[in-house]
Amino acid sequence: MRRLASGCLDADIAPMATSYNHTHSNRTGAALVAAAERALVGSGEQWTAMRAAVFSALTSFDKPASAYDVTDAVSAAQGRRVAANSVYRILDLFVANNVAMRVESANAYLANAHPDCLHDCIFLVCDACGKATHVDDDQLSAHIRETARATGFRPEKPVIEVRGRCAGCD
Amino acid sequence: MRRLASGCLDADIAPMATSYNHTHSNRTGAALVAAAERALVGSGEQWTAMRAAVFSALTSFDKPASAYDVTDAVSAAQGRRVAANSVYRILDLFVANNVAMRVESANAYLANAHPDCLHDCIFLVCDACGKATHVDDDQLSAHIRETARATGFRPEKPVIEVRGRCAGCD
DNA sequence: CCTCGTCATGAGATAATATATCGAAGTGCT
DNA sequence: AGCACTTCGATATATTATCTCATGACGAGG
Repeated sequence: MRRLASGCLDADIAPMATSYNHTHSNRTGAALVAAAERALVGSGEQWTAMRAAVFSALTSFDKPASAYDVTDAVSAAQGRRVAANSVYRILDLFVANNVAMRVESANAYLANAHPDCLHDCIFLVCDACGKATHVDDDQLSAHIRETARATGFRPEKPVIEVRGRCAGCD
Repeated sequence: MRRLASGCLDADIAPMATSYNHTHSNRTGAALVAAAERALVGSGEQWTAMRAAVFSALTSFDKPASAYDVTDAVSAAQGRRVAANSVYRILDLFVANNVAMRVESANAYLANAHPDCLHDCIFLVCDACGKATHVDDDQLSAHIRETARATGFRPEKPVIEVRGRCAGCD
């Protein structure tokens, strides 16, 4: 079982961190794919053509994409119809390895630009445009885990999402 | 638009409140139904036989129930097949009026024992037995809303759920 | 080289969750 | 009763997710 990262070091990009929060400069394109590949291979998983295609499709969206959106995108890119269940399998694998994240309240997936960096992440999901921004606040998530433990519950995976309106749609 | 309740007063049952958290004594059966009816009627909605049946079915589960679980329960109780879309409509109405709550990460619904009492609620969802416990922590939810606002986001409805193991299943 | 085991994917079906449309029936009001 | 409005049913369909079994790719060990 992997542990929560206490800090968030990034070999190639300097993070802007405060004591509780931080944001990352965004990786794009090739660097992002390379990071994902490293993360999967580092966990003993294969980086196959299909997985690369799914990840690449995922990064092509500017908002959380449903598994079927991804399926369509991969199908288009490959010039053949790929099976939804294959895409689901791969998305599940990505989520398990922190290469992608699932937005529960939207039944949708996002590529994770920082697979090496483990957080209980917070999504701000705009009900107007559908975009989601990803925020980390380790103090907040620690508080949530603590609140859960206080009732005798053993927290495994907090789901913290805020529905509302983003700055652009407000 | 209704506002968050600052306190949580309860005419017939004394709440056990701390400064930030509180739990409620549980209403059961008739008192619970009566509270739900009062809440809906108070919002100018009708309390029909069908709505009573759906609410009653909802309270018959000891864990969050899917819309189809509820449909089956209502169908059994009525001795006829009720349509899923009717149940969805009513569940949506209940959620909109705080008479029921939806657990997003489980695609399931729970009766709310305290419709008069508005919180950003937190669910601790057990991955083993499926039961969910409902916790309120107004300080925590205020923090989440504040974190969202700090990025220019206008929070409408936080979704705070923790997946893990409950005390009994740990 | 061959065979076996393992893993990844495909094919197809099906399950589970959710919504759309439209008409009939019920309810409240005058 | 007549009207406006809401609720519900019937039916279809859309969307999201999983199951099962077959096939193919690939390395380990003979």
